[in-house]
Amino acid sequence: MVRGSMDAARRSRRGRPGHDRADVIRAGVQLFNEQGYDATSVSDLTARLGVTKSALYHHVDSKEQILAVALDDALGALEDALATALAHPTAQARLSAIIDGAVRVLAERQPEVTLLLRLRGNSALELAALERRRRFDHAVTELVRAAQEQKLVRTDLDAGVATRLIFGMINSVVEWYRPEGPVDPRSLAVSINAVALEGLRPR
Amino acid sequence: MVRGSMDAARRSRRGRPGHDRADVIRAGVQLFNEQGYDATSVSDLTARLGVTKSALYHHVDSKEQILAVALDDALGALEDALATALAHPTAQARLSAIIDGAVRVLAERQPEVTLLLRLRGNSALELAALERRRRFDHAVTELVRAAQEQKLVRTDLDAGVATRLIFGMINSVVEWYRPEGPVDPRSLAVSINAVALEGLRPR
DNA sequence: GTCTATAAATGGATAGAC
DNA sequence: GTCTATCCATTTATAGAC
Repeated sequence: MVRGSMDAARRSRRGRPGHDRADVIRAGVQLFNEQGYDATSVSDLTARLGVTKSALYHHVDSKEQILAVALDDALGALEDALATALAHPTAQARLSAIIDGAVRVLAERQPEVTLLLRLRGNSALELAALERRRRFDHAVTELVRAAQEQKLVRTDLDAGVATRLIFGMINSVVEWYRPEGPVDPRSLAVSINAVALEGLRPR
Repeated sequence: MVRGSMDAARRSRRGRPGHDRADVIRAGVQLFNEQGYDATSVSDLTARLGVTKSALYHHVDSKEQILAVALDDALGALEDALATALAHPTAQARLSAIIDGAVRVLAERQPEVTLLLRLRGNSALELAALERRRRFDHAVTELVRAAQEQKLVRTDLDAGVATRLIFGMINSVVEWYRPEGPVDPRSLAVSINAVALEGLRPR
């Protein structure tokens, strides 16, 4: 077990929390999402964890490293979902699969993906992540374009615009979806696929 | 003319830029959108305007005041669009009108609305703006619910989820729409209305 | 309307002890 | 793995001259 490697006895010992790197990154990502990366100071993070700055810097090299780990996690998951979708035999199946896969990734890795979607490109790290995301977006646009050519998607719309609208809908999920809430990820994926392809009006 | 009140002769005078309050707010909003509010320092803003901090503080009370003016602008425009939509006679017309109106506001007041959509609630000001936005969202959800009751909108979906999905699509416009670009606001509103109600699949 | 100079606080990060 | 103490850059904002 690589993450959360501390055993139960150690974790429950009174007095010293005894955090590990995974704890720090988890708490950091959560706080970055609540307040925004730039609005979150290292002091905010140490206050939440109940440790000093020195303790925190024992586990991570920098505030930015926490962001880097989270972004790599999110991008890796999205790229995996794309690879899975591309393995399907038809354009129709590939399109449905990437919508489904993206919704699942957003629901399952919500904190990390949320950070990715809010990037502004304020550092070399952020710019590199945005470039990697752009490559993902382009690949999805090609899926939509292929579906259009087979008349599976309306052609009165630019493929780029169509993709942005679908993913606008999908990505908005990170802003309101709660894992403990009444909507489960599977039925959410079904709903989004239905609304994206068939619209809100009853057929 | 309330905004940009300086006359041409004054504005073109060499040496001193001679900014007014509207200039400062415009530049601030633009910079907040490029880098994020928290990532933008007052020095960043003075650098862009080519003035010192003291000159800037002559025009505005604080960095936060710039945000306050922009948020009030965005919320006011959205509330106006809602009032206009509510004046329509049928549930169908009201639903189409609010989608149309929201897209138009997003396109026409993109910078201000973008700031609104990215708020995290990090201050009393931000919390108040989020609360005002929440009231707008609730009113729109009621429009969708009414349309559902008349079977104008599919009923296999919660009204709240449906609203979030439509507005996820609409709101994503601020992330990619460019006024100078190939897509004009009117055709964008038509496209979004079509995709939201009828979906991507050709009928 | 803009400047220089500066205050007062907070930012990210480190040294070295336990 | 965590602590106290500290460094130094940067932050928002102000005083007072021109």
